[in-house]
Amino acid sequence: MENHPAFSLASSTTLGAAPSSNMANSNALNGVFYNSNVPHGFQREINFPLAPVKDRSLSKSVVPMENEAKSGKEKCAEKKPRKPRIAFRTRSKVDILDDGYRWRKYGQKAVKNQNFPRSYYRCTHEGCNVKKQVQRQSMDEGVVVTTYEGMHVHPVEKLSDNFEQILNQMQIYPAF
DNA sequence: CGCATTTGACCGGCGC
DNA sequence: GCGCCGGTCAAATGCG
Repeated sequence: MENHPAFSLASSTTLGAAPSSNMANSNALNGVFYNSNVPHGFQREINFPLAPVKDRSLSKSVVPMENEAKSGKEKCAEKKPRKPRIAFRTRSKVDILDDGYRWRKYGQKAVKNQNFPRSYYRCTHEGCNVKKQVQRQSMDEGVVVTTYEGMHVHPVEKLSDNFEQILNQMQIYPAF
């Protein structure tokens, strides 16, 4: 784990903050996902209609990207590798989806709109600041929404199944 | 003994 | 200016 030189560092380095507007988006997306319904009775389904390229300014200070993005005026042009967010819905009996990486749960919060709490996971690999959020649908206990943030900078420790392949693709998609 | 998980509190931003 | 919401961290506990 990273020591604590200053949580400000971790805060700004890892992730500025989660815009509330995104939350609303998530909700809407969730609705879309749900509307999609499940045509086939497959065990797992992956969807990632989320915008792959999001102009998210990751400056030392968190700025409301909503207004900036809308206005189209950006003053920061530093090295900010964007913050890709991949959300995909999976149909699983359990919340813990082992994708081959080691995750450490660092928090859990209950969402107001839902009756189920959301779990926050982080990759335990050193230097790998990949984060993952797992949330269960209140209407469908079998639907688990997983949101990945960042990209792994290390190989998979364990090869579970082809699911890993999909994850691998997911990494490449936002990477470009 | 070491590590992962758990729970509560705190922080920061945004909205009203 | 205050309140609310979501996110993160930190310390303690449990389990392997």
